[in-house]
Amino acid sequence: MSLTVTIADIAQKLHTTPGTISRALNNHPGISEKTKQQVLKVAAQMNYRRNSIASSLRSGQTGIIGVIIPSAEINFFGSVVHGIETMANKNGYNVLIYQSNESREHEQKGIETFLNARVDGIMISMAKETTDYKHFLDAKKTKTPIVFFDRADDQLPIDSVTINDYKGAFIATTHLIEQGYKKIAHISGPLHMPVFKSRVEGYKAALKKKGIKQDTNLIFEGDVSIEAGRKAIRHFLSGKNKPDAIFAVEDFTALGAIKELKERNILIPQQVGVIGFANENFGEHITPSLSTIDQQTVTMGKESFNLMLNLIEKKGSSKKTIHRKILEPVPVFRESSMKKK
Amino acid sequence: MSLTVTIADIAQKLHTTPGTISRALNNHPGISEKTKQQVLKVAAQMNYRRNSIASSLRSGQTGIIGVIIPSAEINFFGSVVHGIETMANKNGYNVLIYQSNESREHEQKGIETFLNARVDGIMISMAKETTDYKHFLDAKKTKTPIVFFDRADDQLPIDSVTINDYKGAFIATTHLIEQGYKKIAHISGPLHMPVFKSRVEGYKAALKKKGIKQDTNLIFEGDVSIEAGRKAIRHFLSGKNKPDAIFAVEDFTALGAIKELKERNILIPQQVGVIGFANENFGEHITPSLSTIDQQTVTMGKESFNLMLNLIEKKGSSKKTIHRKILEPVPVFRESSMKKK
DNA sequence: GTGAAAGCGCTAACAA
DNA sequence: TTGTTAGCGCTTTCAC
Repeated sequence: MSLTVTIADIAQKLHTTPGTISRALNNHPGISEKTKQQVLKVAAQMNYRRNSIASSLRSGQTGIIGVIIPSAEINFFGSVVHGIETMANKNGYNVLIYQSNESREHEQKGIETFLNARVDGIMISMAKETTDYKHFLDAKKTKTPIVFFDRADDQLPIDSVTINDYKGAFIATTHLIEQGYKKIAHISGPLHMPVFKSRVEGYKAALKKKGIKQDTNLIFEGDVSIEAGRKAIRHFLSGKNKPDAIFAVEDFTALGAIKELKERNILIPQQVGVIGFANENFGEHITPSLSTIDQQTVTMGKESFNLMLNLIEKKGSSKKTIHRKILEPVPVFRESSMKKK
Repeated sequence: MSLTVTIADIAQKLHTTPGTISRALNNHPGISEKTKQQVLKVAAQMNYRRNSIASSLRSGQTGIIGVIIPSAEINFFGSVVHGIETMANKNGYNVLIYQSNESREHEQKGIETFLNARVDGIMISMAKETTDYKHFLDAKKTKTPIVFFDRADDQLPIDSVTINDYKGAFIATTHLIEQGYKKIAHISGPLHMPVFKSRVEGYKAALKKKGIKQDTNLIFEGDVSIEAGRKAIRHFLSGKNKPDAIFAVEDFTALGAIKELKERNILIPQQVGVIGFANENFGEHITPSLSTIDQQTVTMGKESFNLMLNLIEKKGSSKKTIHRKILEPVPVFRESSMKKK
């Protein structure tokens, strides 16, 4: 006796054919209500479980959207995936997640896995390590719909949803200036990534607009980590021109900066103001609570899935417009940057 | 012209047959090095991509391990998955993640998705909402290997890796007592979950051992959240017997307690000591830093994958021993519970 | 409304 | 070492 029940087994039991069973199970038009109910009942009785592998092979569709994120340990991505899942489930898709662990190699492996599994679409947020885009372009050649979110690159001919990083950085920097800080430093991320590059530019633009001279010694390129924040502070404090405020490229970096400052008994926000980017969960729980820029994670997830759905529906058509949705950054000012009360 | 290249296409080009191509591509014994190299070359040239759906349908194996976690927004689970992935990749498996969002319904959906996709094994950490186990038992009937991690239940005839929650709670409570606290309260989780039940028991046992009378008013059943921690504090402070120390069932609950205490200007650890459980990332960054019990996440991931591998290899054999690996909790004492210096 | 039959792309048992 | 053939479980076109 075989372990798994197939539609053939059900057909046999009901003295009919696999075709009929398939139709009944899939709600096809042109099947009598009576047979349908009967099939459904027997299927349940026999503990039938559709083999979606066989089904996919035949139909060419899997109903699965593959999502590649750098790390499940960063709340930000978990939250975006949440948004994706909400929309996906509403539209009858299942979401599977693959972690790249910020490595270009794993990222490629994830893409291969998903392509080989013939998922209906792939959504990606780039790994930090990724500097060339061959694997993305190869994937695109398969005509599998692809959408980037958050960490994308306009150079790629691929749809994306990001937030306006330039504007977010501009807002953050302007806020620090308006709080009365004079010497604003920036701890950046790897500048080969467009996300982080836009943030430096927003920072510079804000300084310029407010007539503050830019000092290249006040820009430190880190790797987006707690340790990078610490290193940057040590670097700044050893220089001649010491900053009185820090705009960090994201919250973990800001956290590192805060820790290093606290260990040196430098008061935040009285002596040095700090603002981050991303609105990670921990920000509101640390002391002082962290000012930051919120990236509308759930909206980002939903919007990017919408783009995906469009691509899936338009698949095969010759429309080639690239869609780039850009969300507005939302400032979240907390204690760490509030010099004025 | 078809979009996807199949082994038949390669065979045609090389004037040979699909069988040969398959053998070459899969490193089968008994194929000449020459043809193999040739096939590999042409396959690359033609941009061939194995259809793992077809391959799985035929071979009955997918090379995929499905992992169901309550939430990707809790670092703890991300970290365990990390451990799982490390071992899985080493053994040629790919890991896909499904979030249950703490809902029994989603959990079941995840299991169905994975079963229908015919994954080679499923690893689960139970959702908070789950109170009946029918979906687990149904899954087990399919003979698909299943392993639980962290949130498991000994009542289930299914392999698991957990930590010794009883002992962890015992250590935490004893630590508070030894720090000089006299009235130790416990904020528990939903008591239908064995994990949390064991922790209450460990708490009670520690009190008993130290000759401290247990007060049921000092046990508050929460739902494992920041808000639960806050509620518990409000509850305790409104009672007659006010605690001078809190053992929280996990770190988010402890965080809620700390926030509520701080808002009332109650000093931690001087007036009230606090210890959590899980060693979430944020714990070392808050003020005061949070004492907690580490659950050896990465080891947990690795060990649970090892159990999975055993099950996969023994599949079909009649061995029916249930393996339950229990890891040792590791105390991490930080500021929040250190009354004595 | 249902049956018959072909085939999705691959693997594996059996021949040669 | 390679070719031949059957079939994994399902969907779908074409008959009736």
